[in-house]
Amino acid sequence: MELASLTLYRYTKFVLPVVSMFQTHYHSLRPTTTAHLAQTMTLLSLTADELRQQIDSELASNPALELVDERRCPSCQRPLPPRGFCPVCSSPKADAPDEPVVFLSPREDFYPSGTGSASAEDMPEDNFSQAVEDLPTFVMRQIASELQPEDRRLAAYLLTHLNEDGLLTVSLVEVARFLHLPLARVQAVQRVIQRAEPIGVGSCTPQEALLVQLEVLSDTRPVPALALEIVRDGMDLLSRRQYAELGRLLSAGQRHVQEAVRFISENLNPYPARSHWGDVAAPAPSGLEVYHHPDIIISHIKDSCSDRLMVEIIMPVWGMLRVNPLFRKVINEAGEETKETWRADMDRASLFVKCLQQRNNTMQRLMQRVVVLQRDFVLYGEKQLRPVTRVQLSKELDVHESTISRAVANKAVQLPNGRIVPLSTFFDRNLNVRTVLREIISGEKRPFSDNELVDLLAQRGYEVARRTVAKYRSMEGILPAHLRQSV
DNA sequence: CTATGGCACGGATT
DNA sequence: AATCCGTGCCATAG
Repeated sequence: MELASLTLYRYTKFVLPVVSMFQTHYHSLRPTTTAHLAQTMTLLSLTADELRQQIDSELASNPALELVDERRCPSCQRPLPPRGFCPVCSSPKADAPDEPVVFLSPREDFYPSGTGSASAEDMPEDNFSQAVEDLPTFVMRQIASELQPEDRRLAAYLLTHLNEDGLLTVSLVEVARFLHLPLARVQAVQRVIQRAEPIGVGSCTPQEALLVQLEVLSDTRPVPALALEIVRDGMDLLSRRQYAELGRLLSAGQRHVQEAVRFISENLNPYPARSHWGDVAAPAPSGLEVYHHPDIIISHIKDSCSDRLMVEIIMPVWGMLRVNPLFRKVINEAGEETKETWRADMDRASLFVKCLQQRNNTMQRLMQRVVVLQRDFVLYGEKQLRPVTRVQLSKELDVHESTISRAVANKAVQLPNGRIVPLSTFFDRNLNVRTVLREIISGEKRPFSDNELVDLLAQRGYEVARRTVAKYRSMEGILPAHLRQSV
């Protein structure tokens, strides 16, 4: 299957460490407490994607481990609904109206499952997977019906070569040559892809993505003609925010340029796959700061007028893992030889289950506390972020600080507004100051120098040095005052 | 002379 | 122990 190559790519990334870890584990037959601790730590630091790999290899390599198609509430043992939380244990507690409901949410569609039926049609049609399925699948599902069957292969090929921003990593010419198809056909399919949500996905460059978005947008509402010209002819000036230059190039007045730029940054997105829009000048350090799948989803409880939050910790499997009870029975009937290895398998299985539970427990407690502390941030945005350190939290939860660090690292959270941010954002000590800084600058009448910005920030209660303002500015990709135009 | 970025130091965080 | 962060000092550009 075409999508399998994407999967394969991800697998290769983790296969090595996983394998070597198992070998070390195999030799320490007796699971001491340190082994327990070590594996819990390892599991804790894994993202949902990686956890899936880990579980898959455990299941494959250990016959004593079994995945049952049934879920029970860990605290009251009642059966759980296929998706969702325990209605008894997790229901709103009267004494804590602000506390979120935290629970594990299973996901079977994380990857196209083993046998590889990855076609878009048999993805389950529910709202949950809408929000969390990966980008290629999401796009494929929209366009499958518009394409000739023989073009779907081509589309799938293109979709597996998107980067984190939703742009193509291969040139159309290469694709045509590789698949032995006429270039025109590749272009036609690309055109279909670009028109799917997120609009502009599958373009080769940010510029192309913007052009497509402009075109689509112009069907439904008027688009400033100047915006089109800016994107088409003045892209590099635009990304450097050299608006004066732009005006000269297109012989247009400053006012019109401002207007068009404003339109562009409000309505277009040069990186279609990014969940946040605007901010044309973001230098896009092409890092790992953009995630496809969140590991945690925070949302409002649906159909509820209360403002309680729901926190889902993604478990990339259905059902639950346990030691196969049959295995226990048969073990005594086995010969001396096999008995030994089976015993080892069983120990490993129960250790794994225990570690997994502990991991999930820690994640739940962590998120519970974090969402309470950063409730305003979750609901009202970055300005409301409170400076919280991991150390502080580790004391509250009574775990070692490194536990928190591992749990926080490399995880992505989807906020109620749809944005996906790293979990470490919740521990960002100066994001709120940077947000205020951004606000001041975007609302400025005349470019403020860094020194003036120091005063303005101080007025709002943020005491920082001049040098620090400069740092924040560059972090936000904002040019120095003399290169900035008033907006 | 002013505004800003590079470098490096010390303290906090991980 | 390693890394991150805020800051001061200094060189450079305009």
